[in-house]
Amino acid sequence: MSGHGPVQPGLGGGSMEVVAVIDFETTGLSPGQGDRATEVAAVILEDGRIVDRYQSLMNGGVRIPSFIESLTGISNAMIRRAPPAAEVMQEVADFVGDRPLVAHNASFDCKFWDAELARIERSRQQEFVCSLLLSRRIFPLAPSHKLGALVEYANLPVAGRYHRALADAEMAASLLLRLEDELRERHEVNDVSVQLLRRIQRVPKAQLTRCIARERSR
DNA sequence: TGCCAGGCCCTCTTTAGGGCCTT
Repeated sequence: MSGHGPVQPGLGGGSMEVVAVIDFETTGLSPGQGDRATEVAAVILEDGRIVDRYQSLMNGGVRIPSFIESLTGISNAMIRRAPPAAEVMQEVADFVGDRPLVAHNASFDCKFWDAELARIERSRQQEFVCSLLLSRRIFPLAPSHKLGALVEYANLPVAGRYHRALADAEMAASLLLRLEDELRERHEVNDVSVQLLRRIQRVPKAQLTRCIARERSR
């Protein structure tokens, strides 16, 4: 299945430049070990709202291990009927365009994004923002920084079944909006830009307050 | 035969080890 859905009300209170929040389901953890994407989703965040969405299963011709079938609910039979991975990656890359990308544990999604794009002889132009790294800094007291645990901790809506691409992308989008709200309210940062988020996710935890203070004095 | 990711982050650290997080 692929397609664009209706506009939904957002959760955030402010605005940032437009970003695309993405999520992959895959056959395993490493494209370098032969793992392939089985599903991808992207949602466009604009003015604190999800304004567009893309989701598709994708057939990379690799068998899904049974424990991952159980984890995601995506079966080998579903993938056999899915469009080719190359076709889906062309669509999703066109869908997100050159917008900055956001993912929960972005190092994982970035690996698969780059590997699947390389197979269709395309390359990523934009940077990733990582909601996991941001959460570790902005919600240091959360008992866990798994996406599901953060959704519960921040009292965010559960968008659907965990470990399905669109639900996870929507929940990561909600989480990003909540993190932006925290920066505005708790640290009195008026302009939460992608550039600021990338600085925060890289700064050592102990220097977060100093980093934000510098940002506010700009 | 046996093994198989990798970046981040903390601490009993930095000449290292191990947990977290993604599927």
